[in-house]
Amino acid sequence: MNKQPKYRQVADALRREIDNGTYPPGSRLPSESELSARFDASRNTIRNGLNLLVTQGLVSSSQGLGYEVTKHEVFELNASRFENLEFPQNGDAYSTDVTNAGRRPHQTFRVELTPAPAYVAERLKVEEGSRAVLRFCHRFVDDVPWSTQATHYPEWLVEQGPRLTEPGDIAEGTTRYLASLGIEQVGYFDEISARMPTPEEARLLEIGAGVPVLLWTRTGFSNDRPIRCTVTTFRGDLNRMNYEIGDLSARSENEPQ
Amino acid sequence: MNKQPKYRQVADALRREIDNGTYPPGSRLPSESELSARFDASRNTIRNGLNLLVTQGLVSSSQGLGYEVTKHEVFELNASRFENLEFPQNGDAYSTDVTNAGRRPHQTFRVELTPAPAYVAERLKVEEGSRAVLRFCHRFVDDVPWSTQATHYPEWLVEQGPRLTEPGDIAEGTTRYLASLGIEQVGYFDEISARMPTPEEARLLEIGAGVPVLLWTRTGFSNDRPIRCTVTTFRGDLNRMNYEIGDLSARSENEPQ
DNA sequence: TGCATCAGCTTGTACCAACAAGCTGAGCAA
DNA sequence: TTGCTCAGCTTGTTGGTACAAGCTGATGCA
Repeated sequence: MNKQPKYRQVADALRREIDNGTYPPGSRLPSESELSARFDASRNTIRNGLNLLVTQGLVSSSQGLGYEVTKHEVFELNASRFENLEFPQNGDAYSTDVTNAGRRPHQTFRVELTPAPAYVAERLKVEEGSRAVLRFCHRFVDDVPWSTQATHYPEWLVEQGPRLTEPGDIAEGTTRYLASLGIEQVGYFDEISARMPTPEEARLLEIGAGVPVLLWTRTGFSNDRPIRCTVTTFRGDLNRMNYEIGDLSARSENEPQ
Repeated sequence: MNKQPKYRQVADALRREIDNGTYPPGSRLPSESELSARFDASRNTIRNGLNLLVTQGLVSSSQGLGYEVTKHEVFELNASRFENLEFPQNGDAYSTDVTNAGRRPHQTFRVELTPAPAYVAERLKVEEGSRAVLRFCHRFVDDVPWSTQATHYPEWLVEQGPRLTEPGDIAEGTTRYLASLGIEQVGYFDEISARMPTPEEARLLEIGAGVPVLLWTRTGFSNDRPIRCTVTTFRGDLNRMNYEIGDLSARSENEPQ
């Protein structure tokens, strides 16, 4: 009958109770010692079971406090609207979206000249290790880390648009700035994948165990070649990316709210 | 100096050695007892460290065999090309893509009439729990589970397209079938998110610890209302979704291969 | 030769013990 | 009242032990 190992039974029982509302999001689970008594198992076995739930992102633990059922509030990102001249990118769409949602945006910004990593060089069609401008952005919503965004521009582009290396923000947006120089972004290629965060990503995004990152790579093209490559990392549990394709007039009709 | 707990030092050291090629993808790590000797730590501590790497998706373990460095082979999905009348969906694009990649596609298929889940009902603009046709697809590549796809059609649509409830495949594709009835899909709305798999998903996709799922929801619209909602789950480590937006003629120029 | 068995490796499960470290509220002191 | 300390809760870390269970290659029998 009871072929499942005990720590798995513990995890399954707790998961059911989380699902059926016995422990709603934000509430605390019983302590390890209480669970130990309830399931007649050692503390180690209980910890094994709880650890399963943690790595699945259902609960989080903190020393001294206990285990808490996680609650997410998903943030919507409209990826197909981001980039055109009406709505230039580079923080504008982000700040607007966040403010409209009644949240407070905040970002730190950094510019450097670095060798292009292989992944980026491939997409920009330049030599691996050749120089590129990196504009790096670390974004927060209500002071919670939200995403990191690293945009690389190939070196040949800098000769035409020297302001790309300026340390500050480009007020009108980089897309619009480049367009004013006759370099227009006429299309882009998006790649989306998911994986567990590297320690570096976990640090920047303050991600605990059991939360994957969404990786979004956007390569922008002018008429004749790639002009930038943006790699954005999001907390997977707090973000959802949206694409609108074709005629969606039926979607907004009678939309509640 | 050495503030990091020992099990973390073990994980970090092994991660570095994986990154720098000491243990390339597919190779085996030393056994727990060997590592125990090397790091002068108990087996429990070593297991704690290894468990970190497992939940981060860097290595996988199996009883009797040991720990193996994972290797992924990413599969590209062109999401913006999937759905139009030239390339109808429902397995066609999947089979074509997989065959073109020199792999062997295989899928199981199921049709049922069920109450629409809340998530789907919201998108189809029907009452939660009202009946809907579910066409469910479990897809494999070279006999490895690849994705599950659940498409819901609202009940009112079935009255116009009764073949939707047929248990078998619809040869010409559902999109084309519906178009032949005058119900044309003129646009769609995509939502993409990532999270850790539920036990059910882990079972269907044979996902081990440390691998997230990519969730792809596509809602298709006719001129006046939503006509279907497709939820696809992928192994996050084996798939990458692509979107092409705008003019990308520059992308394919001089493309190798 | 061919096949079954088993020793000896591996990880998995389960228990015990002890102390470190973080948090909270009670209670005392200024 | 305000602020500090500390007892007593929580989880985190590390050590130990024992046996179960899966895999592989060597051994030896038919």
